[in-house]
Amino acid sequence: MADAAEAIIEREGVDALSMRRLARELDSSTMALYRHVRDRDDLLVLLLDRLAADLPRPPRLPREPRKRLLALFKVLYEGLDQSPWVVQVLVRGDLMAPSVLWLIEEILAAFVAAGLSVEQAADAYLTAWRFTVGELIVSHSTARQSAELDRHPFQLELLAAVESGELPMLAALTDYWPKARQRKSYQARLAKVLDGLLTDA
Amino acid sequence: MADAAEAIIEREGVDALSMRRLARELDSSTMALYRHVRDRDDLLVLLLDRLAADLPRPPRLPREPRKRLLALFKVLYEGLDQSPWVVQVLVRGDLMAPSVLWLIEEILAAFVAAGLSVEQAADAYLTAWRFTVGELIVSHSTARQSAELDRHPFQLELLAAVESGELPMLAALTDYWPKARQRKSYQARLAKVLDGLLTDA
DNA sequence: ACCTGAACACCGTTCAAGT
DNA sequence: ACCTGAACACCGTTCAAGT
Repeated sequence: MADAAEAIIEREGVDALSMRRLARELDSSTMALYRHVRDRDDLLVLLLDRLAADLPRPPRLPREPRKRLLALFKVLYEGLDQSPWVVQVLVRGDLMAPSVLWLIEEILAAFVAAGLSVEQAADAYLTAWRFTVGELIVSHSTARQSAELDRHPFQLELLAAVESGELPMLAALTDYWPKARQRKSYQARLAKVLDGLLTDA
Repeated sequence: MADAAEAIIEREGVDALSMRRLARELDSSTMALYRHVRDRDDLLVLLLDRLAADLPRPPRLPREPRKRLLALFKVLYEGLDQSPWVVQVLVRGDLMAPSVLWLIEEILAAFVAAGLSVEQAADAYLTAWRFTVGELIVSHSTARQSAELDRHPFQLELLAAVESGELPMLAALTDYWPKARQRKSYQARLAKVLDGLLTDA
């Protein structure tokens, strides 16, 4: 079941995955699916878990805590970034499957190795995770917008039309802005966030 | 129209807002709505713009750049946090309405006042904004989960069941974890992020 | 125990037809 | 020009009935 569901999503996006459609694909009745999942949301969470289970465990990691954290979050970000639909699922529930516990453990340990207390490490993890979620959300929504170019390149129009009088900063950034938001520099931005989190360690 | 739409959302959530439903509420035909908006997504973006327009412009702000940034992001976060549905809309498009330009301008100016170049300020804004989006997403999804308590307190169960053998950090945090994720400390976490962003200023 | 089909109560959007 | 209603092609989920 999950394989078929994944195939539909991969080909046509999350919105195309419906109980009826999935059942058709499987030549089963729609209601038979409800033996395996509570409802559609449950199905989506199941798929997220599978994706999380496939996150590659890097064979060896940098020993230096900061570099180690960068590498670990890279696994998380890149694994989730590949499948645009995760974003829609993340909105309705946290990522917390048995299969990612090792990663969280590693991240916490690295924060502690960097000098934080266990509680500080937990807070730091939450902060960096939330930042990562934001990155995923925003990068996918801008990707989606460039895809449907007929619709709203509105935002960039808006910024381009800014008068330098009242909004000098935005006016100065008219050229830089589109570049900055397109650029995929999760890694670089995360580094800055980590700087803050490790500051008074 | 927008008022009626907002009322529906406020009372029954975004999912309850449909074109047909809104038309019924307005005693108009469903299709008449399509004179005002391109489609349902367009309607949602329109509502987000209105909410953004209502963000209060604080009469006076701290002069010190770091404190100023905290105050400005507070406006943003709290304004958006009040209406749980914004999250679903943010996923399908950035927040970039004419009515928030003043805020972005102020934030950029504050970063520059803190010693960043204009381009660095743009990057810093993007980082802090993405972090803020992540905070909004995660805090609402955990709120939603506590609401439907019958479903998945799964995640906490999962963590509580952790064996101290393989996952010592997670085991040590069993008690702290639920507290940490419930606690609404956007402000404190943002402060850490800003530390990182302002570091080599 | 497990599965089914019909039914309920909805959707967004197109488009020809009316005023 | 503006609005309408019917129609198309869907949804998730309940529940009584079948094997």
